[in-house]
Amino acid sequence: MHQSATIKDVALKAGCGVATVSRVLNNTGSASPEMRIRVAAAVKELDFQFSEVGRSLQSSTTRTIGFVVPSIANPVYADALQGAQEILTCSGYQMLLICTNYSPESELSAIRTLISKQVAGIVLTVSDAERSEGLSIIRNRGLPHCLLYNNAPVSHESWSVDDKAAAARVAQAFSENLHNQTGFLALNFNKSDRARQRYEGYCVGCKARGMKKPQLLEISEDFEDLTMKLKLFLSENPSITGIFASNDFLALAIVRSARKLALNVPRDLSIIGFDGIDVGLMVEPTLATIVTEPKMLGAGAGRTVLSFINKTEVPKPPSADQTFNFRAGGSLAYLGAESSDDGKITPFPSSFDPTN
Amino acid sequence: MHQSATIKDVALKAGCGVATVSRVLNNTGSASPEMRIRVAAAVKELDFQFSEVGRSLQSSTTRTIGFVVPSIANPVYADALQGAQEILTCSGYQMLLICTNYSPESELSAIRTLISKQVAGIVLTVSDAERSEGLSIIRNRGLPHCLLYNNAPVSHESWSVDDKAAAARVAQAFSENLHNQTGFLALNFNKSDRARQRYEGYCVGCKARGMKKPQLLEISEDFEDLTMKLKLFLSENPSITGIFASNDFLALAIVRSARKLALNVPRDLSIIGFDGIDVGLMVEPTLATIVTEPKMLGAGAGRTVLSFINKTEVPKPPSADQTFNFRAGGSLAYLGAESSDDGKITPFPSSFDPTN
DNA sequence: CTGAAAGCGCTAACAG
DNA sequence: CTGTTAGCGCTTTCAG
Repeated sequence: MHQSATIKDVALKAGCGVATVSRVLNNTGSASPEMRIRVAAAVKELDFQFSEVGRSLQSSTTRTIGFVVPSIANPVYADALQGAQEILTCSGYQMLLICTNYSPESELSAIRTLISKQVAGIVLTVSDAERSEGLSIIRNRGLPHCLLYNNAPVSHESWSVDDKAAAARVAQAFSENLHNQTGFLALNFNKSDRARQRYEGYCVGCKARGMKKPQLLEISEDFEDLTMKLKLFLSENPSITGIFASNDFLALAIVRSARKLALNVPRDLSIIGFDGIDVGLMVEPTLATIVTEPKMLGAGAGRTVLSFINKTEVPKPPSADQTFNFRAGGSLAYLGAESSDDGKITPFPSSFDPTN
Repeated sequence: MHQSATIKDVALKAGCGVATVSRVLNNTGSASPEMRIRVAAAVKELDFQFSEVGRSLQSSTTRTIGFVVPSIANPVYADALQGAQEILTCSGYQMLLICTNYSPESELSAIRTLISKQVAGIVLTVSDAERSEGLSIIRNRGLPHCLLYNNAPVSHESWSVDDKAAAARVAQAFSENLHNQTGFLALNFNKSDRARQRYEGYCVGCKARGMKKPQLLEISEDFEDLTMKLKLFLSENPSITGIFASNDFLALAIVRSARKLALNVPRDLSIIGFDGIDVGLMVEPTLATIVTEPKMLGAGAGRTVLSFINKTEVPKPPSADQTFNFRAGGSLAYLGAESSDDGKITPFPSSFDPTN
């Protein structure tokens, strides 16, 4: 129930000035062995610890890195944060975390809050990197920062998946399996430039391979009526044979919806996801998807910010084509075989299992 | 690239004292309308924001709540944090997050760090609530705090699953399906009192129902050789018909291992998990498990700490038997039918789907 | 209604 | 080698 001891208390108990205590404890400047002992004793007796607040005020910096992500319930961000966390901990930094819940408005206030708390740097995922007001504030202040899962505009560091290229790779996969007309499923399309970039890259990829322009199937906040939406969507676009979902959760959800509509995945409808979460390997059929490495990206973004702070060499993010991998899976069917077949033929071994 | 404006700058520009600026901006004490206007103008012009560090030093508190959890990659904690996050945000608090990576040693240093940063309160999951040194420090300081996923010793608030009762419920489920000899699978058994409590409750439950004492199958850090371990385990305990995994990830992993050993789940081996993560419903067969509500628990713990801080009424955690639910699933077989049967009979509708 | 000044815990000159 | 002191940004008496 007692208040924390301050440096003054220590000085008093050790019978010296506060400067001496500071010098001894920080190992800055010299002190007699005897003094050191007395200070150490006083510290032990009082269970003294520096107040980081006092320190921060004086040094006008904190050992805290701010993080702004849409949601921590999404394993992609959770894993990225875990990766960053490990890096920070090693360097003695802590993580101040704010979630925006995919609301662009709260982005700005989150950033303002972090700035007022004097974070030493910021790692952030924004809704629209091109015109994020928060991002310009950060840049104007010269605050060390790094984007995460945003393809960076000039003069911003970023650790991210090359969404366009990855989406084009999905188009390639569909094309190689002779799909011609496909759909693109997105949640909160307008609130995520990831989704928009994936759509854009996918359209380009489809065009390049002579496929039809993909139809957009957009759903809102909750998955509520996904099954109904899918039904409507397929009846409006009867020639669709596959759907590219902009993340694995959506992909799994759409698989379930397809089942409810008595559609066989992949025979009646092929699905490809994005992210590569582990679960995709546990479901049946396994999910064809783009595999990314959230933990590595989070760690990279963390290291980048730290390197800005410490003025050490800035780590290089992986080159664009190294940020993702296509993983084959049972949810993607090859349309070359006759439909009298069981429809489960895939051009890749669906038993492929990287975790083993 | 410019430094933040301070209250002094504002006072200077507004042509008044700093006290006036403080009074106007905080709406504490009176000020003439004209003064208010001048201050407002200066604030806008300078894009002024209070430094929380200065404020914290003076008020010796922060609008920050510290969180200590084992890992953020585990969706149980990620969801709990998401729940807490939403509560904090509403009240204008931020989350300072530290992960211990299941290392009891880093628990203490995490808590020390949070204290030195003057957090207003702490939500934490510790390795052993009965003898956590960090926890006693927190209590001695009278720091507002709440345990999460730890069954609380006296004089600590806690939002947690009643692990013992839930584990006993699992014993009941096995018993009702005529299983007699089962195993208990745990990861890092010695580092988690959750796992230990579940084991204890499970043993009690089994005994109460006349089942044999469950055998312990313990694995280390990585899942590496789970399949080998399982093989050995089953050959040493040939009469085992079911395994209770102390969390759903382990349950899914053990299902896969069983498959690799050419065992049919649930016919040759039934599995029950713990946590109730969504994925359990997406796999085939669906996972029988204990369903918990991580988000609710996290939000509750957050609300509890806030209520301590604000000296408002402390929210009551759900009563012990309300903290979990058993969910039937295809991974649990009824052993009453002849083995000539397909073995897929379950006493509960496995199509049960709470998300729908 | 307003401003000057003290002080929160700490570090860094600067004297001694 | 050591102590005194100013000052980081803010709030809060206390006078005026």
